[in-house]
Amino acid sequence: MAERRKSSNSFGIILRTYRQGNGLTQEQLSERVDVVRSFICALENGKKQPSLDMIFRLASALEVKPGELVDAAAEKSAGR
Amino acid sequence: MAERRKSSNSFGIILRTYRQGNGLTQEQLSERVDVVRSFICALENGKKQPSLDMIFRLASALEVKPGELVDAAAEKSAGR
DNA sequence: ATGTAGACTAGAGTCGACC
DNA sequence: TGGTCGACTCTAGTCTACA
Repeated sequence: MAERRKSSNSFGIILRTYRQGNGLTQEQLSERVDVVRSFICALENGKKQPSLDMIFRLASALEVKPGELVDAAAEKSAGR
Repeated sequence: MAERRKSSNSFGIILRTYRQGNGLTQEQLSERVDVVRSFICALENGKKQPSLDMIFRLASALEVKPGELVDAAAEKSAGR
């Protein structure tokens, strides 16, 4: 261990960007996605990583294709 | 509830398709992705769902963009 | 409106074995 | 080669509450 998961949070940044782009608060998003608000917060701040299911629900709530979220996160972490 | 896992496995089908498209066995893929083979098997058969991290690693091993895997799975489950 | 934290349950992912 | 099983660990995701 000691290997702290850096996991370079890129998804969280993307998530926040899209959420704000939709003019939603964390609470509003959490209702649409049907998760607790504190979890959205944890995702955005890179404390947790989403599962596939969560990605689908988030994308749906943000009205984008799930692949768009994923690729945006991938490209961001790629240093792009 | 009684609503046991439906999770309609679409990702697993996509994964298998892409893996075979690359002419890889489950074992070869598991080595590239650095997971145990039994887990690849579980993913393909819808026993488990992948995390975001896993999606990235699988996409990388299959030489496609992660969003491609995700969207392919999403469209399949959409019944489209 | 957001961040964090503790305590909890479900499921991701490991490892090895057997069919 | 691929599928499954059991027992294990770690973390996604819940809920509540406080700054």
